[in-house]
Amino acid sequence: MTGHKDRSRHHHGDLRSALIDAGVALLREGGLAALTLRKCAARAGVSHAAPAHHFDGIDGLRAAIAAEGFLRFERYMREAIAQGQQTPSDRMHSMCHGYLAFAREEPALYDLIFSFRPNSPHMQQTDVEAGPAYGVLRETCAPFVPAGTDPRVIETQVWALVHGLAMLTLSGRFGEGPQPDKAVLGLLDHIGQDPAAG
Amino acid sequence: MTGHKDRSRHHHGDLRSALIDAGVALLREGGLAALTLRKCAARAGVSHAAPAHHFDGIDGLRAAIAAEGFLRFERYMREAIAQGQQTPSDRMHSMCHGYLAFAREEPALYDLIFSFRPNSPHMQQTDVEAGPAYGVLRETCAPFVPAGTDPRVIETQVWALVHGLAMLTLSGRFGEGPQPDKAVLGLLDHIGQDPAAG
DNA sequence: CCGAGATCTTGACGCTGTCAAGCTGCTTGT
DNA sequence: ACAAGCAGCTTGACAGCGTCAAGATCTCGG
Repeated sequence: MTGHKDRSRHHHGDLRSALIDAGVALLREGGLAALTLRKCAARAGVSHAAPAHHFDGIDGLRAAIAAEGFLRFERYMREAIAQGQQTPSDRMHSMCHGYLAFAREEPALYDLIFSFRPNSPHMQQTDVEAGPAYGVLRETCAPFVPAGTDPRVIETQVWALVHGLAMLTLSGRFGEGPQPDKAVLGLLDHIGQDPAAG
Repeated sequence: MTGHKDRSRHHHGDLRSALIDAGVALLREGGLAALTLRKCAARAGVSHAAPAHHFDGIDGLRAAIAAEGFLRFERYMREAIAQGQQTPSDRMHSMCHGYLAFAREEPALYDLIFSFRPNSPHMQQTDVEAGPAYGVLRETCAPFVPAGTDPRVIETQVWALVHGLAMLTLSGRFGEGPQPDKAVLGLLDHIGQDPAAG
């Protein structure tokens, strides 16, 4: 029985989740720079040093929030795919639109997810290829992989294109108006057509 | 005559450049987190508050270093293009390899350049489309823009693909071995072949 | 009922960015 | 030639940050 809601108690009950939620909220309100151990603690109603008992410092908290972000990221893409037609091409375009929707609606979380570098000791928690979001990519790309081609080549082409487009969109490249998603992603219709695999 | 080399003087002489150089060195040695106003000042041999008279706070320094990084970025791409064949397709692939070379050899500088968001008041200094590096992209893409298509669609396709590939490479996606640049960038051979412009 | 351990608090440390005030020495008008 | 003005830099202070050590408090097994 750990489900007591009484906040006047010494123990919080589910501080770890509360800290992650607070961190997500801070990210939304103030971007990457607003994500702070002390502010998360204050928002969760605990002392400034409490988070250290649940995460390995600020990098640990960031990794945990990124892991939560990856789950939401995957949800965006899966729901976008489910709502469209089920041909391989339609699924591919739906996935990309889910990808772009997440980047636009949760830009700070998106930033956090892709702000990790390989040498980070917390990288394992957010290891890209092991994450759930990567499974969506792999499944969606599978019908487009020519025989004898490394699937990672196709996956990388799709991922690179949509990730680059998301980044350019977030940088304000196209202003506030309608985005040229369709035109840019039209290149995906040529995927897997060339024996350029090396 | 401002070119006095005597560092025992009260005035530094060219502190602004010295601070930018110090910042680039700090980035190389310790990544984004190592770039600090006070460490730049110490490395340039001045007091901790001296940089404030040349840059508008830490964000101003970061923007100035990013501007310097853009110049080096452009140089990488122009030299790569110059060293290859001069057909439009060869120029395109050479530019991409120059792009990837910069991202791999100057990862921290590359991170800094693309860490800006549109609402930043210092974004003007690093405005993407106004920067010199964008001219290279525009020139190289021009031969591939079909009549009636917005050049930005083609430019965005190329940029997104190579930027996404660079990001995935830096994230350690392909390990330490040879990178699948050629296979991934093979998609560029299909650029501008479709009336998918919207 | 009581001790062990998990959970959280308190207090301190050094580092960071930023600001206000003052000092220094170049530059320029006369 | 000289003094005023001013740009460049220093000094000192402040709050916020991450982190650590030590202690208080709560929960739970025996």
